[in-house]
Amino acid sequence: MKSIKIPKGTILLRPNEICKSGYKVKMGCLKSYVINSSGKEHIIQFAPENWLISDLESFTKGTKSKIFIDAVEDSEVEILDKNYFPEFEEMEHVMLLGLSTKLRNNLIATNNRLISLLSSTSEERYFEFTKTYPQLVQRLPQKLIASYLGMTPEHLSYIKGKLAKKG
Amino acid sequence: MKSIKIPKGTILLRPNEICKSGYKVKMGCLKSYVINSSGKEHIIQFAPENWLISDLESFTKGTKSKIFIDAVEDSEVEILDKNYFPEFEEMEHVMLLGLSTKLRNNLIATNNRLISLLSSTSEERYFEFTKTYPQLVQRLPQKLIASYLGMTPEHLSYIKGKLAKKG
DNA sequence: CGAGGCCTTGACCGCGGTCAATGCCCGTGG
DNA sequence: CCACGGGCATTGACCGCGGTCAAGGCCTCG
Repeated sequence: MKSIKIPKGTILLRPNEICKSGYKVKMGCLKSYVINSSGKEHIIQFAPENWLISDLESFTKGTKSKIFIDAVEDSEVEILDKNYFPEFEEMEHVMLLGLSTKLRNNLIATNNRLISLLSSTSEERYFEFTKTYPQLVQRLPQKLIASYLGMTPEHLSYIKGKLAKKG
Repeated sequence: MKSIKIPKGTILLRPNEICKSGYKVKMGCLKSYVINSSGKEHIIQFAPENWLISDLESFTKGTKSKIFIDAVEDSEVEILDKNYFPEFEEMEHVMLLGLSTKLRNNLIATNNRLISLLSSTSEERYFEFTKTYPQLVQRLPQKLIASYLGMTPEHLSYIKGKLAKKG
């Protein structure tokens, strides 16, 4: 598996392309996001060190991607090329076992995020985020965190002001 | 695996319980949902015929559940008891293969719903829902669909009125 | 029949978005 | 070493999507 170094801002996947690889982050940070009908960016996932990022749907079904993947920071990533990556059916048992566990954990996490979006206020969501990913709060610009949480940077700034007063 | 018949409204799982089984719906329809800090119900998933429903996090980790599962209609469900259900590590290869595929598809679907919640308007979300699950639109009360889509029944009613005029 | 649940409609409200101005930080070049 | 410029955070005024609340009609089922 080969590694590449990419500067901040490099785009690895665009909408309408077929996703042919996954990316394992060795250093730096990537993100995936969509741009909606009014031109706004909405972040789906962050991938700091040791995280895997891809467009699972496009990768598995061979359909056109709807998302972007790019580098939030100068990064080094390992490329998991589809051509060298076995299908589920041809995998060794141990590998399949590892993958299943990853899928399951990812599904649990995604479900929790969904629940949070459905049922929590913007303030609760930000608070949960700071508890769950304190490192990322330090590391990422506020505007990206706001996008991930489904709110505007202005509103996140307002929330932080409010929380600071409380304690 | 044993089957049970349950009347509409029967609750199969409550918050703070440990989830010890999955439910495969043979007839009828179940739903899972949370109740948030202001007492509002938010639907996570519908499970009509042949769908599986559970609290994956509580089931796998043995932690306390945060969700409800109950019957939307009189239903017949097959109970997949944890005691008789092998861990990933002990599964036969074919079974693990099937499960991995289910997890993957579920993850893709959940991701798409997340994207929709983040980046689409309420009107777009309702429109997508009618395209993706036309049967459920017929079958379920509007208030449940509204809850699933992250809006109030009143607002969904308003949207339907608007769409009816357009065409 | 009567009661309760669901859908609809409309008036009002508020959370969070939009837009614009300001200031800060930092990287780049003279 | 400082001047400039661009991106990000903050603040505040205003706006609008969607929520809240209440009333009325309709259907279903006891």
